[in-house]
Amino acid sequence: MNYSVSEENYIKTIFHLQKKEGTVTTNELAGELKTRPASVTDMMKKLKAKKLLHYQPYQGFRLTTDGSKVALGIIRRHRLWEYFLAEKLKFTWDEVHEVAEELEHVSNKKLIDKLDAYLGFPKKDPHGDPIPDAQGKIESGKKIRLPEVPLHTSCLVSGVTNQSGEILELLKHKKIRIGTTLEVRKRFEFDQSLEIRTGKQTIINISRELAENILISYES
Amino acid sequence: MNYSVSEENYIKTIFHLQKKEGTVTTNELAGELKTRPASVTDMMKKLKAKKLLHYQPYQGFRLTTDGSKVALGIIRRHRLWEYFLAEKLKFTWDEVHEVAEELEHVSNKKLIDKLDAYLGFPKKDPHGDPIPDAQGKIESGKKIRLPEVPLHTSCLVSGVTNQSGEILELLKHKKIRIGTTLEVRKRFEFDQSLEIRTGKQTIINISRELAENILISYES
DNA sequence: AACTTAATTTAGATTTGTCTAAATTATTTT
DNA sequence: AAAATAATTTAGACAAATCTAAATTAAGTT
Ligand SMILES: [Mn+2]
Ligand SMILES: [Mn+2]
Ligand SMILES: [Mn+2]
Ligand SMILES: [Mn+2]
Repeated sequence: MNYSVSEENYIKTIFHLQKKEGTVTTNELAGELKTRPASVTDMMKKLKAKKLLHYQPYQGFRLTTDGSKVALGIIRRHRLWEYFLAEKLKFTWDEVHEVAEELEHVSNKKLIDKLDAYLGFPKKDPHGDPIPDAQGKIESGKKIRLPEVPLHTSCLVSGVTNQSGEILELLKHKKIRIGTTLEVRKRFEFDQSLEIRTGKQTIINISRELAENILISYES
Repeated sequence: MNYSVSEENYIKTIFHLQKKEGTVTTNELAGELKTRPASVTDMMKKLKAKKLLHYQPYQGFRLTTDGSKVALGIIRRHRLWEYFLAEKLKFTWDEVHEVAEELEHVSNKKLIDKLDAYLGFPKKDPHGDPIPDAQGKIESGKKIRLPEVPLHTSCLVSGVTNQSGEILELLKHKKIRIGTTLEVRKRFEFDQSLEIRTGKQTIINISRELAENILISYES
C-alpha cells in the first residue's frame, strides 16, 4: 500500500511511456530513469511480485489496473504541487517540475486533498496537463499536435509533450505558453516549418521539431 | 552538502536532545528514533566522518558547528511547513507535526525561501517554537515553565516541551493554546498542582506534570 | 577491589536499490 | 537459415541502513 521513492518513480515513468506505445521496453525505461537495464529488470520483478505490472521476460511490460491507480496518485500529487509552486510561490513554468519531482513522494492523502481544496480544485497543471481528482479520474484530453492543425484556424496551446529545459527555454523566448492563442499561416514543405501568428499580430517561425511537441486543443 | 532522510532525522534529533543535556547518549537517541543502539553507533561513525559530530566511543556525542547548521536548516523547513499546514491548509495543531516530518526532507533552498516569503516570514510555528531564518538564525526564546511563574501575574503561553498527541489532546480540552493568556491563582503544595485563570474568568486546575510542560513568556 | 549490571560497540547478517560483466534471447542482415 | 547485432536477463558485487547476538567497556554495589 506504500511504495518507496524508487518504486514510485518507476511506476510513474512506465505510466507515461505506455501511453505512447502501449508497452514499455527495458532500455526505454532505463534511458528515461537514467539507470541501467539490469536495474530495470530487477525492479520489474519486484513490481510484478506486487501485482502492479504485467511482465514476462523479454516481452516488455505495462501496468496492471492496480499499477495505473498508483501511478495516477503520484501524478495527482506531482501536478497539484506544480500548480501550487507556480500559482502561489511564483515559480516559473520551467522551474516547477524539478521541485515537484521530490514533493510528489510525500504521500499523505489528507495533505493532498486539503492542498487540492486550498488551490480551488484546479483542473490543469502549469504545463496544461490534466490533474487527476481524488478518485484518480483524469480528463481525457484529446489533444492534437501543432502540425495537424488546419491553416488559418485559431486554436489554443494546451500542453507540450517534451518538458526538457531546452524546449521550455525556447517556448519562453517565443512567448508561447499554455493558453496562448495561435493561428497557422503557412506550412513550408521543404522543412515542414510553420509560420504562425501569436496574439494580435506577432508573426513567428516554428521548426518541425518544435511544432511536433506543441499540443493543441480547440476549447476556445 | 546533501544528506539522506535518515541522516537528517538523526541530525535533527541530536540537536533537540543536546539542548537539554549538552551531550547525547546512544540509548537516548535510539529511544527517540525508534531504532536499536547498534544502528545509532553505525550512524554516529558516519556523521563523525562527515565532520558533523564530535564523537569518541563511549563518550556520547554532540553536533559540530557544521552539524548544528545542518540541523537548523532541517528545523527551518519543518517549522515553515507546519506553519503552512496550520495557517493555509487548516490542519489542526496536533496534526501538523507528522506531515512536516516528511516535508522537511525536501531540501530545495529556493522552495523554502519562497515558501517563507509566501507565508510572510513567520517568526513562530504553530507550537510556538521559533522558526530559523534563511541564515539559520533562531530566536533565543528565554522561556520559563509554568511552575516558575509567580502568582497573580498575567503571562502568555508560548510553547510546550512535550509534543505528544496525548498532551496536545489534553491542552485542546482545556482550551489552552499558543497565545493563551494565563494567571496562576493558587499553588497546592500537596501535589504541586495549580489553579489558573484562562481568558476572562475561566478557572481550571492543572497537574504538576502538565504545568512542567507548558512554556511561558511575558512578551504580552 | 571485586562483582554485578548497564551501556555501548563490534561482528556478522539482511534488505533495498544499484552497478558491471557475462550469458542468453530476440531481431535484423546477409 | 546462418551470422551478426541488439536487447534483455542473470550472476555476482557493493553501499546504505538496519537488525540480532556477542563482546567490550563503564558505572554502580557490596
Ligand atoms: Mn511535471
Ligand atoms: Mn519523483
Ligand atoms: Mn523527518
Ligand atoms: Mn513544531
